[in-house]
Amino acid sequence: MFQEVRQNRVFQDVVAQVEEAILQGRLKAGSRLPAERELVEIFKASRGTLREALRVLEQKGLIDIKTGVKGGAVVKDLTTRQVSESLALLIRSQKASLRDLAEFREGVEGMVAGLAVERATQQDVRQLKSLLKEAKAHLDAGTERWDAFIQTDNQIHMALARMARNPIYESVMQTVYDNINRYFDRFLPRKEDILKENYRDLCDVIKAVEERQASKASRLVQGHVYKFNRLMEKRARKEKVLQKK
Amino acid sequence: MFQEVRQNRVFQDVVAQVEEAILQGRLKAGSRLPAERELVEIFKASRGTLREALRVLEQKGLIDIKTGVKGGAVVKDLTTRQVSESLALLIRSQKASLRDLAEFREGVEGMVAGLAVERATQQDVRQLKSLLKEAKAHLDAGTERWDAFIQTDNQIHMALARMARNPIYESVMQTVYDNINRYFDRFLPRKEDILKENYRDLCDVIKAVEERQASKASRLVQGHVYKFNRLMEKRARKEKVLQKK
DNA sequence: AGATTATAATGGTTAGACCAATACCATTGA
DNA sequence: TCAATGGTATTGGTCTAACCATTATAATCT
Repeated sequence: MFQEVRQNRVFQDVVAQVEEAILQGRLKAGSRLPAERELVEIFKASRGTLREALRVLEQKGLIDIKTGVKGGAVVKDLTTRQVSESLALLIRSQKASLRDLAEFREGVEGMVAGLAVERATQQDVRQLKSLLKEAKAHLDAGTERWDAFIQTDNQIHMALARMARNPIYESVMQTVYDNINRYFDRFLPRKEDILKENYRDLCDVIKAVEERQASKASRLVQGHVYKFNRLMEKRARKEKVLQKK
Repeated sequence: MFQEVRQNRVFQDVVAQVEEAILQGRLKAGSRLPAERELVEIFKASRGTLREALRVLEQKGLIDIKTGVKGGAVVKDLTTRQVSESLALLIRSQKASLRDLAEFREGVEGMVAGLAVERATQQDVRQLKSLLKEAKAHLDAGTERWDAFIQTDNQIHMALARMARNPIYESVMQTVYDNINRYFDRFLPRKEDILKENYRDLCDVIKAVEERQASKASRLVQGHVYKFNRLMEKRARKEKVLQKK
């Protein structure tokens, strides 16, 4: 029911005050905190203690710190990347496997696609088509632009996430991609027929979006993700990377 | 493509080394790090710098620090709660609304239920039934045990998440519940008919699990969550809590 | 004007001291 | 004998004061 009380450390009090100011909007993104030596006077704490507080705020992703003149702590815009670190820890500590991550991705992308269809504007659809065109150009340009193709593919997936108009889905998707890209690089076969199949899938998905067929889009994306997960898994198994623990 | 290099701060090097040791299992959960004054000698860094590193590790959820003799930094077991803080920031900074969170929950719980049906053991089903029984007891006991009922309800949802056998879903669900419970407390109507309806829904879901009807369970859970989200939203609107920004 | 150098502001680090909390042990007294 | 008390050593928490490293800007030189 209750939280253990342990607010007696000075630096925690500083963290709490700054955090509160940021979350309440009294400190806006982009604004600069006073220099450390000024904060010392403001908070009546030593510089060491102040710096411990700044470390925590930095780690929380609330501020960025730069050295030099005109440097200092700048309030960051709360982006999607904050969630990433913790998921990465789950995976790197082997509490979660590639298979777990892939399965999760399947579910989330399916939901995202459904929502995106319902909420995409005409401009969104235009953007998707433009990305698709870009992808095709990369694909046709041959081997050396395959990485660019894969990057565009990622952009399309993330664009769908944005069109779902839900920052949580967007944030979670970003997290998943941050963490799965490592595996993409290692295990995704770079073969022409596979990339072409990938491209065809994307065409189908975007067509479904354009025609506002939510459940179809959802199904297509889920299938698409499933297929590529299996591909990755097959290659991963060859290299004896751990699956389910 | 590449990460900006900025590994020049000493404390970051310390963090990296300790983190690596923990993730590789060289430092196991429960083991104690040397005292700060010993770490100073090991890393050849000043105590202040060392402490900044410890702050970061603490904030990452990798260690716990206690004062006093036999105190010090203890390596924590990597639990699911780490992801929570960052999502909480998203919500508290109003980048995400209750509606966003609720929608996300709908999707995730639907997926979780489907997976749980496929993977639940007989013992899992027994546990669900036992929890259901407990819930009924709370419900029949009258007003003063309604909070207990709601808690058991939560336990059932989290039990399903565990049965999905995917630590990422489990972790994400935990995060959602950590953050949505605040709203439960404020906006969930405490009326007998509503709680009874809640109970009936749970019965249906668990029946579907027992009968291995994955898509039915998924649909039921999604509908159940949707229904209660609408209830909460209605009450929240009354109190003029922000919806979509 | 353009290149170079000096300066000052700012974070990063160090060293050494003292305070605060706490586990453990020795003493004391019933 | 055993419980209560209080001392003591260990460990984190904080403070002070100084110096180093980086960098934007101003001053200087060619």
